Amino acid sequence: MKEKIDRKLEAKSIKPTAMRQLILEYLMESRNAVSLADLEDKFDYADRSTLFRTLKTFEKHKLIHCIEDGTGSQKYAVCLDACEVDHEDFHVHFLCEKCHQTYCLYDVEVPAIKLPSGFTPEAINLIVKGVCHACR
Amino acid sequence: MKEKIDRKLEAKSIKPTAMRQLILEYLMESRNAVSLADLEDKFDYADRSTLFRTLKTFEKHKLIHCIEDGTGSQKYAVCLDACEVDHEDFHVHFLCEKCHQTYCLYDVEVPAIKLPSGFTPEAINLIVKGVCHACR
DNA sequence: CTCGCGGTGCAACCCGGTTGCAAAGGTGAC
DNA sequence: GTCACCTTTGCAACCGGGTTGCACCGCGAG
Repeated sequence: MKEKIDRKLEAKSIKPTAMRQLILEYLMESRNAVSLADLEDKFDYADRSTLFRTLKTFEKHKLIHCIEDGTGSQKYAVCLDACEVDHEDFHVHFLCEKCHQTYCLYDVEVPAIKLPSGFTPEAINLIVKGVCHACR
Repeated sequence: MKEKIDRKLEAKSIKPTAMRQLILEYLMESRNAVSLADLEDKFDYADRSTLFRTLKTFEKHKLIHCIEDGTGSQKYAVCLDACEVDHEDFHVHFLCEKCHQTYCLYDVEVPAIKLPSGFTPEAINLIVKGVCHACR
């Protein structure tokens, strides 16, 4: 596990500090998207700005992607290994309205949308809200 | 115009105060979704909380609907007259990344999404980002 | 050993959203 | 008319998430 984490960091040319290893481990273990508040909760001894900047570093190096699920707080999830090339996360996200967890549904593709003329699409953000398997 | 505004307010049982008339007029005139900051900008003599509460009142009475376009700030647009019954705004929204305007594409319907088992959908939020006709 | 640089912690700030409370204004009862 | 009452409005403050400036620390290069 440790080696896997270091390998991932190294692959994206991120210096593997202790904090970064811990945060990446947590991100990889959690099956849902993680918010800054989640990290603060988990790593209460670490500073918020450190966690924040770590996330930003990971994001810049395309190790994780940011999800805007409409709750106002941004969440992050590790990118699939396959998504090295085109980073765009063209998958659907699911927000559970009970537990407020955000899931990456990697298998669900975003359908093509036909826009009125004049609108040039560049990205699509599709969030399905409802109840997840754990909450029903 | 004035009568139209009063009629709309009355139809939703909202007492027509001067502020509300002005705000509704502005909402109806603007072809894009409006943020609280937009209102503050336009009505600089009015208090932020008044604008905020007016929006909330309109929203509660289903005169306008709220749009989470992923920018973190919520925007509002008047509902179509037809949307009296089921208030859900099942249309696509377009966010221009240049002028940061949010458009309601009432004609573009949200396609059905097939979810993995266990996920029960209740609402769908679909935002297309790109460049609008005015910015190209 | 010393210098320099990147990472971390601390503190403060910003901004959008939200709320408590008091003043103002309109409306109905008398 | 006037008083009481309720709603709307304005003011101020708060909150939470995101963000930044700056100082400190540790480590590797020279």
